Amino acid sequence: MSNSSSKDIIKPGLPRGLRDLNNLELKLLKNIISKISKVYESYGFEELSTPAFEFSDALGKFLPDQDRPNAGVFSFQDDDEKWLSLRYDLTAPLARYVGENYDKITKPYKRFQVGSVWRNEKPGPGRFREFLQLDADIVGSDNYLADSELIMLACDCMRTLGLDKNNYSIRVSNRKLLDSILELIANNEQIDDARRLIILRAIDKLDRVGVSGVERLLSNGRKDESGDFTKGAELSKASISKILDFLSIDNEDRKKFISQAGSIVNKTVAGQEALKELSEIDLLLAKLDYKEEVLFDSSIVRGLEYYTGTIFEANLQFDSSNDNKFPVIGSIGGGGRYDRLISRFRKDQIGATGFSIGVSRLATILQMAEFQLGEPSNGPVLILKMDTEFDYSYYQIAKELRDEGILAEVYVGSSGMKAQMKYADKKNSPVVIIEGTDEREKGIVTIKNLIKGKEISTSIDSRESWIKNSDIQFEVDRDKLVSKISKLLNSSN
RNA sequence: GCCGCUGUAGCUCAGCUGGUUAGAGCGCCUGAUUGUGGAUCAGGAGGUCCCUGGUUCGAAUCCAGGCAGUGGUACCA
Repeated sequence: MSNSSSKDIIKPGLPRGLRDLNNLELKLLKNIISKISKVYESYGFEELSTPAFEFSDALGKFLPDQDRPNAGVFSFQDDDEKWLSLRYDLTAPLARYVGENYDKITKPYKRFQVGSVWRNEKPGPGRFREFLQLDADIVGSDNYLADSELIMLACDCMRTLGLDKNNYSIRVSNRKLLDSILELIANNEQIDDARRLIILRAIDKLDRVGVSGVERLLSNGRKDESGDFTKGAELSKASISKILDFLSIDNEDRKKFISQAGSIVNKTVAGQEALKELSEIDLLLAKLDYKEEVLFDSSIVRGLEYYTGTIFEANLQFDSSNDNKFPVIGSIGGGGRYDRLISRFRKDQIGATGFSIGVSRLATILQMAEFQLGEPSNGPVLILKMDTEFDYSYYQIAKELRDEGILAEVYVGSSGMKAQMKYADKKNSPVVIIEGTDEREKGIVTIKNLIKGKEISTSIDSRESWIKNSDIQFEVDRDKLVSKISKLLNSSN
């Protein structure tokens, strides 16, 4: 508690992309997590928790960027010099867990997990270096049911948050469709890994840069609005038009999508498989009332490295009536089939498919859209501290209220009554209880209804009439206090 | 990583063709109201003008370099 000279004072602050979460923000996150977890559980997913960091080689490295091999993941060395990394998603730890416990697990294994993950990247709007993910994965099923189930699950998660079909969409594609297109192009020109990445990334950017932007990325390159230049794939005109044809497939209607895509990719085995899988999903979903919110979309690419079949992502859209400065934020969740990931730990191939919701990003978007997830809750009832010799009496009141399940606190500061009222106001207390000398002599307490007071405050001009308003402030016998308060709180809800 | 913009009070920002004591609104604190949240009125606290160096008699203001934030882009397992 000594006074330090100004040189000793540390400037408080956090590294970029990290943040504190206050009571309100945590409430929102917890609310989202509990609602979605319930949906996951209702589908028979079992919860798993794994550590925040593991051996780097177990987490694997799927970062294709050769220029900066250390970017992306936070890593450090153990005392035996083994490299450890903070997890960057929940799927890699799952693969390790399954590889380690394969014989004990009931297959197909349906697991859900919630936890923070860390990525060492430049943060942006809705994008942090520490954020929450909420994953559901199915390991040990290689048929379309598992993929379809995750798509239905994604829809149900959006529905349970109160979002409707106009607010969200699930866009589905299949890695084999893209493989097929690349195969078709490879007839005309050499497609190596580097070129393949550039092409896939260009396709992925359709919604951001538009058709002409994709065209530029496939040919010479594109300059963005800040003047920065991205090198293109330098494909031939014929190849580019083939890709653009593929991207112009009708994605408003799943049946149309399948027939139009068929005419492009039918000549390849991969294409035929993709169409079969998409058709199966379509048939099942259509029968179960998952219709216009689930779309097939040829521009969906997802992560570049490990997906092998069905891929999908969840997007939110809100009327931008409240503004024009709504920054572009990517999808709030996504997933797909990754049949090869677990084979890093085992010799046999195990089918797996998963879905991940970016809870932090979802919460950010809901906040920006001013979307309400249920009623805002009240703070605790405040018992004012009037006379020190009766402190015990205030705690008796608090205890009686808590025993009834009512949130209650005694003011623990040293300020006067006015400051205490302000405190109650700021903590969103519904009610204040005053037991001063006057009240105690009469065996009563004064109750002040802050919610009602707030409603009336705009229309009232004199301080006197505000305080004396009997709706806002009234007396009640001390022994009827608890029942009165609980009646008051129930009626205000 | 690349390109742009910004950095002045707790917050939002004004001031910037260099000139003495750096401002506003909101918020915060105190009082009018000795026991009452709002409104009103009157007071008050709060600043290394991001940092370092340069130009100058003189820099919040001009220049250079850093750092931080932000937007776009790249990457995003």
